[in-house]
Amino acid sequence: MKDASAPQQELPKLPNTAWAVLGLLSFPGERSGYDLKKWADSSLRFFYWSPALSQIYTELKRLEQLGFAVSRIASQDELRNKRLYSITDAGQRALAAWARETPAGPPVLKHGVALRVWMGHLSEPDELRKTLEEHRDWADRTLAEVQASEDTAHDRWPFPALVLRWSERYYQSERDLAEGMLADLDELFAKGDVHVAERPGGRG
Amino acid sequence: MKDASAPQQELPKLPNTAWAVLGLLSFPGERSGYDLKKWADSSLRFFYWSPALSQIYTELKRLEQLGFAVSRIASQDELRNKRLYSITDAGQRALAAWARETPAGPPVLKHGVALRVWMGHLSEPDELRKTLEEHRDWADRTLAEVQASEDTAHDRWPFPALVLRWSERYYQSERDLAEGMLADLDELFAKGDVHVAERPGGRG
DNA sequence: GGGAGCATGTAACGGGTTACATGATTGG
DNA sequence: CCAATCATGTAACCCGTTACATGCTCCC
Repeated sequence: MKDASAPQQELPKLPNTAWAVLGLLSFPGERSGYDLKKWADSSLRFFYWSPALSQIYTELKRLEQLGFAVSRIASQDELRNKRLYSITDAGQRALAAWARETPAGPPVLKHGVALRVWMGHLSEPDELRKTLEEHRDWADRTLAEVQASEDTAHDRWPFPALVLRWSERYYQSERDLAEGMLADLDELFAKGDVHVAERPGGRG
Repeated sequence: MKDASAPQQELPKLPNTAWAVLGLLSFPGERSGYDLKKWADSSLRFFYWSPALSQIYTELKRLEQLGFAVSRIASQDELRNKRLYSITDAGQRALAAWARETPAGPPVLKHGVALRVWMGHLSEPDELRKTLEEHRDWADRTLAEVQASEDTAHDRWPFPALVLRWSERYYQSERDLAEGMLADLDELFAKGDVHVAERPGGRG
């Protein structure tokens, strides 16, 4: 016989993006795909990433097919149809089950700048320093963007606000780390014992 | 007429992985695909990521076809063929040109733990705390792995060593950030004003 | 007039993963 | 004897991107 107290079973295997999109929808209100993209750009992208618009639309459709979301058309005219999505109870339950049952796993980092320094023997010292300085400046700018984001309306929900605070510290740290690497680089160059394997174009 | 002082033009559009693999090869010595995987696991993975073995083999073949690498078979017997790769001059030049001409771009971060906290309203406080504590412990373990890696032979090249030092600080920071988020979470819960949108299974 | 923002969608492509296939050697 | 490590490779699959297609409204 079936046990009524153990109902939730169907956790379809979906890409993380699908759950992230459903997560955006899990906050009160109706949103269009376009809205979600803007929100992702001003929030998710700082610690996760912002999916392409085309993928958001794709996921939204899939979510609706699964019964995790519903949409209605809110259009003044027929040509310009704006579709607003909202989460369903089933969607809310599935998302909660996913959060409960799927371990978050370690963060994925692809740090192109670090990779460049790792292969530092391929670049000229000045080039390397420039790359790092630009990265430090990028971290500064991103930090400013995070702070700007904290002032916007939808990021005042307690948990998103908390993660934005975390992001602030993260980019501050990213900046400091860049400075640290810069200092280490200078030290390395000062010692003069760096073997530049193959200077591009240079023969001797 | 052709200008002999501007020879390097053919920078084929390759995925970053290809350049990363070529980068591994740009250090003196011959290596098998298997060797490269081990090295990536103990080094690259801390700040970039470690491609699957199958992909390393694929890239290695592509690199050889392009003339950026050469291989020779070093086998005792016929069944067990071990193929050792090394970089060519053309490969060295192409890699240097790539490093010179392709901007590194911002780092890519996909922080699943932060995403979970962002959707904190879907989880019970204890679950959330547990996720964060595990993440902090993971950062500790990874830090220890970085330190262990610093003792191994191939990571004594100056630039790789420098990046490992950077990684050390990075994971130290990751740990601190986790602690900070934990503290913020506790504060949030203490205030008691957290609206848990839909507690799984809970109706009231 | 034109560019930016709003708004939705399809199609092609490929990067990278997991699963599978194979088999030797070494050490507990 | 079995697990782990060494060692290479193919095939299926799909996630996610870019490019493309369309057309509105608002503002300079």
